[in-house]
Amino acid sequence: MSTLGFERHNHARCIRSAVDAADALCATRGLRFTPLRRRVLELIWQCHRPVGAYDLLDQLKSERDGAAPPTAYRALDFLMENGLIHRIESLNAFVGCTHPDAPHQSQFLICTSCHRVAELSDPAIERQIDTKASGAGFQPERQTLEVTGTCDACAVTR
Amino acid sequence: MSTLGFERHNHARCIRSAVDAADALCATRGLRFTPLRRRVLELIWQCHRPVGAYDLLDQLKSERDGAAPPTAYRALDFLMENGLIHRIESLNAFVGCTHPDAPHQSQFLICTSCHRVAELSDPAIERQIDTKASGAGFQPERQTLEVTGTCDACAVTR
DNA sequence: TTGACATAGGTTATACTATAACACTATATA
DNA sequence: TATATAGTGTTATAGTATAACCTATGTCAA
Ligand SMILES: [Zn+2]
Ligand SMILES: [Zn+2]
Ligand SMILES: [Zn+2]
Ligand SMILES: [Zn+2]
Repeated sequence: MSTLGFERHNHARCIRSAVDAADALCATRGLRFTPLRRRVLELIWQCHRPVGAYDLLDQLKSERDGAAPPTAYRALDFLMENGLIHRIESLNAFVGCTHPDAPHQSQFLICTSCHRVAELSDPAIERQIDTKASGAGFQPERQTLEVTGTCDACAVTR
Repeated sequence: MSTLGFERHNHARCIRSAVDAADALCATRGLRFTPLRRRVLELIWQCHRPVGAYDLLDQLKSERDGAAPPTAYRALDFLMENGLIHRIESLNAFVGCTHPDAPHQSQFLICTSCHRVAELSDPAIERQIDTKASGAGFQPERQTLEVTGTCDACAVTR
């Protein structure tokens, strides 16, 4: 079995289901899932690697006139605020959320060899961190957990 | 009791003990704790808030001629490589390590109100994350855990 | 229907963060 | 002292993010 589980998967379906889920979610919440926001989400889902804002912007520039940094960042802000993507802090890059329906903290395994990223979402870890913080008199709001290392596919190849 | 424990503490002693510890550590490991590196560590310890590289650089510029970004970044790199400071990824800023002797992962509570930061270093959390990652076939190397929220001092004040 | 308001996006400029590359100096050690 | 290595000076540039102001579009009440 593979960590990140990217071998042999139908990635076109991957993208489509992410966008469909976003569509449904925005409809439910009364959010405007505009063509730009939809397109940015699609671009982020092109692969399971984090995408930099300026990589994204290069794509956008080739598709629409006058795309500039705010074009990308505003869409990214919208997608993040609504839990459709996550920001990988240690990489200054963005990745699609695999389960935007349920609220959860940011937990990632990041392979330093192939640069692919897997989202964890382990509620037990989330709770333990929360408990620890509260026990220290701190009111936790947001958790960011990023683990770098080697995914099993890359470990085998070595 | 206060989360971050910053009320009524002798901060001058705080700085001195951090620098002394670094001195000892470098001596033990045969590292060159140069005047620049020492000064940068002192500047980072001026407060318990993360310090940006360019804030640091502004200080350095006022103290030595020709200080430029590499002046700051090289010292920061040295201090990070040797566990004397940590980088707070979500803030692009740096903070002194409270126990550079023992190897450990990066775990922080970050108050969004007063911007002070407390280092956790909870081995149980470290282990749980490690176990989870390994269980997924991933070989973890580095963990970054950043929890934002409100420290108790700020919670009271509200 | 229309006007007032709010949201989204266009456009230009700028701020903030980090590294590349090469020259020169200090230190270690043989 | 000769040699190698590590540290720093210096200049330039790359990469990331936001401010500010304007225009277009959608929403909704009068
Ligand atoms: Zn997610
Ligand atoms: Zn990999
Ligand atoms: Zn530490
Ligand atoms: Zn606080």
